[in-house]
Amino acid sequence: MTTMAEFFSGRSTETISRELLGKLLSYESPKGLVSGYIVEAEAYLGVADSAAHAYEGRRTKANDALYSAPGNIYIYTSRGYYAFDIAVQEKGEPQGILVRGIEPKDGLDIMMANRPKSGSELTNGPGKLMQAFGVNDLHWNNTMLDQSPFKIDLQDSREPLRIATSARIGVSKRGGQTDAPYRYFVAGNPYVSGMRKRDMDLETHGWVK
DNA sequence: CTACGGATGTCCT
DNA sequence: GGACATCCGTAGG
Repeated sequence: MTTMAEFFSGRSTETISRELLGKLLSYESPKGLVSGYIVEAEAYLGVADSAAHAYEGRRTKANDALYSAPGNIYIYTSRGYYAFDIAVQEKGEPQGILVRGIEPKDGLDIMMANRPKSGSELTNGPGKLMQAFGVNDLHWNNTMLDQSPFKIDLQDSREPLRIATSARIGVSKRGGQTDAPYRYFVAGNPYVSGMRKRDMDLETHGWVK
C-alpha cells in the first residue's frame, strides 16, 4: 500500500501531477461527504519556477505549507477565492500541485447547495470546486492530508483515455519561462476549466473506464 | 459560444 | 497601496 508521503514524492512533480488525474478527492465536510475525480492539475516546481509562490525561496506565513512534508495541504486565497494545493517532494523542497477541476461523485446535492450552478459549472475551476466543497477559510491549510477531513483515494480511481497539457492558467503574462506545459488535464472531460463545448466528450468524459 | 473587462478579499505570492 | 496560481456578467459573433 502506498502512503500519501510516498505518492507525493520520489519522482518528478510533473509525473505526480499526471498520476493524480483520475484519483478521487474527498472531503468530509460539516454538511456531509463531498467528492470528485480529479480532472485537471498544475505542477509548480518551487524555487526555480518563476510562476511558483515559492520562487527564489520566497517564504511567508501564507505559503509556508509548501515547505512542509509531502502530502501537506496548501490552501491559499486569490481575489477572495480559495484554492486547494498539495505540497510535494521532501520537506524543505517547496514544490506543489494545484487541483483545478474535479468531476463530482458524492454529495452532489450538498455541492449544489453550496454553489448553485448546474452541470460542469459546478466544479470546473480551482475557486469553483472549493466553493462547491463549502471551503471558505484557511482552517485546513498546513495540515497533512492524513490528519484532515480531506483524502486522496489511491484505490478509487478512474483512468484517463488521454492526458493533454498546456501552459498554466493565469501565469503567462508575468514574464519568465511561464509558458511551460505544466498544466495537465483529462482530454475531453467537461469539468476541465475553460473546456470548450466542441472539445468535450459527452459520452465517456475522457475516461477509459 | 467566446472574448473581454471589472469586481473582489486576502495577503504582500 | 499593490498584486494576484480567479470568476462572472455582458457584449458581440
